[in-house]
Amino acid sequence: MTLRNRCQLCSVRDCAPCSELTAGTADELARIVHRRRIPMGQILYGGVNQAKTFSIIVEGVVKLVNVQPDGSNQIVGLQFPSEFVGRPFAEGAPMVAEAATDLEVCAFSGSAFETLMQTHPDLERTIFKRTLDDLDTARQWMSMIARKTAEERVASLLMLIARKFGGKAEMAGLTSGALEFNLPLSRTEIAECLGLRLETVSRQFAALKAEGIITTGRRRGLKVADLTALGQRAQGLLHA
Amino acid sequence: MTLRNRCQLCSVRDCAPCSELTAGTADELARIVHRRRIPMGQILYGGVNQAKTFSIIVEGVVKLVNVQPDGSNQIVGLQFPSEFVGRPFAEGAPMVAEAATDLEVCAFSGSAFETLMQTHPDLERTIFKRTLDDLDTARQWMSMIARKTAEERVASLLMLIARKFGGKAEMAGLTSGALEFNLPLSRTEIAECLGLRLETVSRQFAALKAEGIITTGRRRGLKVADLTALGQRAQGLLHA
DNA sequence: TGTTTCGATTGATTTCTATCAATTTGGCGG
DNA sequence: CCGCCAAATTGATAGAAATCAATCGAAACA
Repeated sequence: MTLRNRCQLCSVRDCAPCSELTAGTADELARIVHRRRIPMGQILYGGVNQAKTFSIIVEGVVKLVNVQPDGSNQIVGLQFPSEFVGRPFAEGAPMVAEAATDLEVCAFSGSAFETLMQTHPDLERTIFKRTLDDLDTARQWMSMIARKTAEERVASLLMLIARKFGGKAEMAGLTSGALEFNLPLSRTEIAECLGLRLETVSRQFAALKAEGIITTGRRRGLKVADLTALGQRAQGLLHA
Repeated sequence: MTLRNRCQLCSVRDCAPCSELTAGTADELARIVHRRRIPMGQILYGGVNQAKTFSIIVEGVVKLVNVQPDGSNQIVGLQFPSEFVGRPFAEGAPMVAEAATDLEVCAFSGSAFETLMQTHPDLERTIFKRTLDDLDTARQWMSMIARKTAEERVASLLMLIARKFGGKAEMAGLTSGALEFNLPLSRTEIAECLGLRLETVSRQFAALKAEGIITTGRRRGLKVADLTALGQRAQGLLHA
């Protein structure tokens, strides 16, 4: 029986943790994992008296939200399938992780997972590496928000989502062809990601539609007709 | 002989690593540490064919710079005395760490330090926790840049620097009194931190001076006359 | 099928910051 | 001491996005 079959984490294609973990650690993880379905809007961690939990996303998108004193929300990160959600060693987390869509996750109780990290250095190392990647990502986002125009920001986010959600084959080259998918975020959430107002986001969508680069379907449907052009508008791709 | 005396890291007041490390690990660290003086402008890591090194800052400030394709720079982080500078497990780091002032650091060769992390889980745990803190910090900065006005951003950065550099006693309460120090950054660098142009930063300084909240001395001198008012302009303090 | 509602779109206008363009200031070397 | 150079300041203007204000459209419901 392969690692893939023993560990529930590995139901996700390209599930990084398992490939880096020893068989023993994967066994231990499988013992404490709980597969969960989580509805859109539910808080995964943060907020008030929330029990600490860690998750690996199997399906869906999680948004990390920073609630400002004035009541406005800033989305400071998005987590996609196979990614880790949680804040180890935190007394009170400054951010809130919320299901942006309905989710399917592998969930671990905070205490069990942290104990396992203590005793299994390979697990801690894996989460550490992911945290370093998240840090790089956060800093690139910061650069984008600080320096890019509204058009470049919207195009950048659409490219990012297209890479995560778009058809697998079409995206291999990442530079051409068309593809279609559903946006995991509302206009308001997109604005909260990019440091823009929703009206501005809407206008940028309109501009991209007018240029024939995208078409919006009903609900949250989006078709990218010209991936190359969208990439050019983005002025550089985001790492995650 | 106390830990404080054995480990060169601990010459910095409140040096977190040592207080969290076992005596054995601190010994090992002391064995591979090199105290260094580094002139302003020198690259600590990143850039082209740079040997990987890790450092703990004893004196001075390090800026983490993201060089954009268009040539502009975005400063995505500042590191102050006692903080860790380095990017473990990176093939090629996307950021460049540069001495914003003349520095005094405890330096470790990349290979020696990473080996030590492998064999001493308490060291890895310590650096992991710092990375998580850096991630929280980066995300708060992102929120600030995305949502605050130019005045709020400048005031926020000045408050942050004041907390790090200002007189120790005066800052205890953090809310009142006056204090004086030298800015570790030029106007251009402040602009690069905040996602603004240097002219805008200069105008915000002028406005704060006109209101009697600050006075600028010669060179990079700054005197904060009304810390309370500066804090109000900042609309919420930055965590780091 | 009509109505309600929430999200999205579009329009008009204002505000803030970037941009372009001189000056001014302070530090440094001759 | 003077002049040069880099950094900082100040001014005038343009431009991008925010803001204010309707309107539209699709899904949900009676």
